[in-house]
Amino acid sequence: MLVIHEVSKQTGISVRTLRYYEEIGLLFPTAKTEGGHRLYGEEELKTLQQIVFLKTLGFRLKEIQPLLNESWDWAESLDHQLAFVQAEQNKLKQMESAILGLQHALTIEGSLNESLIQKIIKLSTQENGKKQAFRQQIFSETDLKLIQKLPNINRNDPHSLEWISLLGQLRELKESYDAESASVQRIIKRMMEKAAEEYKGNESFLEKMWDIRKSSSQSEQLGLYPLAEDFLHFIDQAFTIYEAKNISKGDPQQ
Amino acid sequence: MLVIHEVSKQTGISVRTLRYYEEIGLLFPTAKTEGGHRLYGEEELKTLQQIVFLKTLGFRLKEIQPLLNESWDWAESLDHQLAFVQAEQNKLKQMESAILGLQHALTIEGSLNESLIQKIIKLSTQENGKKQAFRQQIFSETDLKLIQKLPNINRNDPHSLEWISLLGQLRELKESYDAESASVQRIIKRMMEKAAEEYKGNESFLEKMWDIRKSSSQSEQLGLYPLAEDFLHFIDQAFTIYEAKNISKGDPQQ
DNA sequence: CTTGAAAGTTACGCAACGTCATTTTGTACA
DNA sequence: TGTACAAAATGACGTTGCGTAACTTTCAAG
Repeated sequence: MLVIHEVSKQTGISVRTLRYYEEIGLLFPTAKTEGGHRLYGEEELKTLQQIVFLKTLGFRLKEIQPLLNESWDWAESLDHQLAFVQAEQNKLKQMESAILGLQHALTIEGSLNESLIQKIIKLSTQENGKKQAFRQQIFSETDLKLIQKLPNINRNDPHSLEWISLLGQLRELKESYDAESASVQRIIKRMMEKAAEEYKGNESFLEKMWDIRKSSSQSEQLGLYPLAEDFLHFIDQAFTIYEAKNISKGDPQQ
Repeated sequence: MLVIHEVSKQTGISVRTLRYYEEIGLLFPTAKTEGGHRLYGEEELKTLQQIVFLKTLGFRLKEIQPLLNESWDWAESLDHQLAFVQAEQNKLKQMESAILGLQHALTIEGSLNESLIQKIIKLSTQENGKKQAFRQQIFSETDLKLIQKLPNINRNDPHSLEWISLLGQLRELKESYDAESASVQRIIKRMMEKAAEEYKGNESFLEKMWDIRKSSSQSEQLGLYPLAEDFLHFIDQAFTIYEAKNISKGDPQQ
């Protein structure tokens, strides 16, 4: 027979919790002294372990109560609990990607003003149905697969991260440099290389995407992160300059 | 100016919630009528949207309060929240695998008695340190990789599932049939085929594992699901019979 | 001016304890 | 046997984000 403090030390369960479990009828002490001190036996310790274990499965105390009872439909409880836990995981995944989205938007924009938050809210509350319809209307099946691999502000994969950081750097440079400056052109070069690598053999898809990118209304329908008009213009300008130089260098005969 | 019911309809937020947000100082109505009825303007609707959005990121109301304030360290809040959300996901993943473990134990054993629960508790509360030490002591590096791919009661992959279901069927058959019966031998055959497929070229590893399996103390140290001694004996017997038949058939000259 | 709908204000309930504050009990030692 | 001190007991409030009564007051239409 152990006194409550001993049980607490052995199991790591707080004294308060043990008293609470008695209060809600989940675990009664084996006996009490005349003065009312609780005493716990071996059997109760086992039950306590079961309770703790079932809590690690995410069951609530009220659900644990019947489970302790011999002869209960464990199968159903477990199915139910599994479904619950998986649903919670999905919620958390959504939260995670939304947080990543905000963080990356912050990287791209440099600071977070109110209108940006409104933009993100709009993005995230957009119904999926509409996006789907728009996609299927504009793109071929092979294109649809490529869309899945586009860099996405809600993700954390290396490709997305690099695009995001490149955009962030461009936005910084735009403050002090022109589109033809060496710093800007270095970023553009990296972007071109990256695009060429990732979409080798799908150049037409790339062009189509860039056209959509430049139209903010179309971008919105696709659910792309909304870049400011002037920023897009800046990038387009820089691209044009880059290509002009590149053609004259790479193809000097013409 | 919208009256509270209108706001509720437009946003989906309950009237109670709007009043609660005022109560905790999160969102005040733009104005009130003489009689005390709340009136909300455009600005407040936007703020409300922000609140709702931030809730979808998993922030608590008290954390949202400062975020609504212009000029706040969003970056830190987001980092913190992301870490929190990821930690929660890990907890849920652990719950999920523990639940799967119980479900599969149920499949193998047919019913869940008290001692089984105790076994599972023991399994799940085993410290990882000890397992690691035991593994490294017994197995080579290449073996250690193979161990990761062993069927595991806490997982849900097709291989684990088939092994579990085969064991469950064997346990059922054991009630009414002998080790040499055709039904039992069919299961054993499937097990042999499966093992041969999955561990082709690693037969020595397979044998080592089966030896460990047959010793309940060693199995325990490795963290394998504890099968009853007599059940293991039954399986071993069935294996022996299978192999005897197989050798005489497959190699008739000897 | 009446009336019915909608708004308002308390206030309790939930989950699982943590954290005081205050009172008793148990036990070791003089 | 008295005392003192640790440990136990009880009671009650706090936490989070509302849902849900119960009861009263305001508003707008007729």
